[in-house]
Amino acid sequence: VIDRSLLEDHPVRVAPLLLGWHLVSEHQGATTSLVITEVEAYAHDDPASHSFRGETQRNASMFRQAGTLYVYRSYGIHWCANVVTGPAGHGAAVLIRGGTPVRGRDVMAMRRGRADHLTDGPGKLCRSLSIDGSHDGLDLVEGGGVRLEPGPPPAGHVTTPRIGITRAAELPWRFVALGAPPPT
DNA sequence: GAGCCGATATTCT
DNA sequence: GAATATCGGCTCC
Repeated sequence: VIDRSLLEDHPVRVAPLLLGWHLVSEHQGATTSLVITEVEAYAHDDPASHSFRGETQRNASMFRQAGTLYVYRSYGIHWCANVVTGPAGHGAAVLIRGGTPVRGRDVMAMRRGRADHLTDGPGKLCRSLSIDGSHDGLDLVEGGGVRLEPGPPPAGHVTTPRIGITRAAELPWRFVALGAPPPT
């Protein structure tokens, strides 16, 4: 469904392209999905990227082919999901930071233990979609338990510095869709 | 809503 | 031992 070559470009160009696409999860018979509204690019030569110092056990999937899902543990507690970009061996990815719930909102609320703030943060959306370390390395294009589907682009987007980083903090590599509903 | 803080796995110094 | 691509609970407003 998705042309993988779209993802083989530099993450700064792929990131805004992903706005409006759907991230779909099928887990234990329940389908949950969101429209991607907020992303950040992490390049291979980017001091803020996990891949900057080379391949490790944690970031190995970041060096696989474009369209691979890279899931890492953040602050020892949360899971965060990335779409690998660029040619295999490159080590670049786009972090999915936020979205709008589409399918399975009730399931998301059950998993989160609350009815609001389901997908407005990288750790929260992984919890809502039941994405964890067991999904690291799967292919989002072929479609396993988690897949990407194309969707109409937003009317526009804004670029800002990335959130929560200290190195290369000045780069405007965060992309937020216009018209996204408020994060309640 | 803003500000502080604790939880805690993995990497880095 | 310190830092980290976060979040929720708590205290204040």
